[in-house]
Amino acid sequence: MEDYLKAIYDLSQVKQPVSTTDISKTLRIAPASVTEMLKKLAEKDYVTHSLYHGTRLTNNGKRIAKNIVRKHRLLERFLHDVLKVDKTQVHDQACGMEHSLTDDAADSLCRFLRHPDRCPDTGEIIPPCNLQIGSCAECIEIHEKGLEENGKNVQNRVSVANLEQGQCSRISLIRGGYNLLQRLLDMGLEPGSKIRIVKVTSPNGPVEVAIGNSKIILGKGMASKVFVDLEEIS
Amino acid sequence: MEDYLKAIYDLSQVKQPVSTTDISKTLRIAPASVTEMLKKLAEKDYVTHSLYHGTRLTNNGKRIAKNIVRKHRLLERFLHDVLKVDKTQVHDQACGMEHSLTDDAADSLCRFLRHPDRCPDTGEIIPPCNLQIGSCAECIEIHEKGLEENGKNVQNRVSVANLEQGQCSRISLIRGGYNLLQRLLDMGLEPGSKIRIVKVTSPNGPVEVAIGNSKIILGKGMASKVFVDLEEIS
DNA sequence: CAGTTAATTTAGGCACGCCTAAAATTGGTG
DNA sequence: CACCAATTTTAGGCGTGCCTAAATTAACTG
Repeated sequence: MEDYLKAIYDLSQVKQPVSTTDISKTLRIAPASVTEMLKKLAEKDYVTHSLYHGTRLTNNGKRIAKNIVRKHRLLERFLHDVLKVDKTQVHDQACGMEHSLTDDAADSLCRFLRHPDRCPDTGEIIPPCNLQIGSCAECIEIHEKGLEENGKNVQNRVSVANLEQGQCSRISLIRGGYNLLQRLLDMGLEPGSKIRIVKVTSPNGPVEVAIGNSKIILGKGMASKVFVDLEEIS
Repeated sequence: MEDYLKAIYDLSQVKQPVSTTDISKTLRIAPASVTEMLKKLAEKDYVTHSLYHGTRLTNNGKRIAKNIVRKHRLLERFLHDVLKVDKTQVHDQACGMEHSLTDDAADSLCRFLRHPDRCPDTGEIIPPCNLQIGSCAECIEIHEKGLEENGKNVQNRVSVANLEQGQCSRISLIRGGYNLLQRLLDMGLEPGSKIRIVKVTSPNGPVEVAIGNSKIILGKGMASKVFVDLEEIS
């Protein structure tokens, strides 16, 4: 089931309503079986599925999909960087393990790997954690002090780089090392503050955002490290 | 299926023919289902199962069981030592992941953890790898030189500590750091050489062994780090 | 050694995720 | 606008691993 959500998530990055055939091809499962499973996923409110017209993840489904993709990619980094597993095998091995890694273990792994944000080879973005924290620095701090802040989770985060012109939300996480965090803080970007997307020049170019009364231009790299709350977007 | 083999392996450390009920309790599966599965395992020659009289692992099954137990315990060490996963959760999390960790990844993990030989909490012994090597030092060496020695596997190793008086075999692996290896080499214990168990004083005491013409007394700790080939025991 | 109890196995069923073959829908195209 | 091809869905089945209830066997006890 998680495999389906992951596949739909990956495919929806390319084309929006995801077709049954495409899922069938990615998972190497007969189209009929895909339809069947889509119904079950729709019942659980993970996807919407209008017959003959493809499927889309609900916010709920997106959260789960991101979570599993996050585990997958953290594992890829671990297998690649630490265990030096052969490159051709990294993906498959991560696929096998992603479902049994618990959230807590994934977050520990994230800290151990020093909160990486991209896959080793492909450079794809690793979805951020759902911990109730504003920055990676905070995550490390909390764990060094041995405070257990489990249980409190944020709903669903999206990178500023994925927002569209005009959208507003609240900053939920700034991901990266202390230097990056400091630089963004100096510019006025702070976890919790309201942010509005003023202008998106090109799909891969910089983004102009407004915080309070000031406007700032964020490069794609920076924008991809600032996350807002999906539920609060307006 | 691996779960069954693991359970049977663990239970057979305590009492030899393993009863259906005991397996049923460990796995929390109805006794009827256990019987059913034991039949399938017997067909594949992983266990012998004489109706109403319990089951035993075949050498074949033992190999597989050890392999999965090895993965489980390496994962426990990793989760405990590296990810600092909560102690109460280490076991369960390892259970979830042990089946999807490939052999190669497990061996890498073993090197990364510096060939540990025991579990974090319980101190149970981690079964050794099946790599065609004589010592952990060799394992590291081979990998530092980037030589790929995959494919060649040793059949099934047993610790000298588990042998009985009078049994003979060939040393297959000396596990541990360079110091231990050197000490054992100095005493004449060398991977490949013939070894005979002269005397076992008590189940947890030292073991007297013969190598060529000399006799040596090994403490339990040392004995548990010297492995011989199960298939060559006579 | 017959009777009782506990352990084990057999029989019959169920849920789940997959399959193939057939039917239905969609979206172009002549 | 009717038809064709591609896509998608429905229907019906299958294997696997589990379950419960009933039958069998083992083991103990008077």
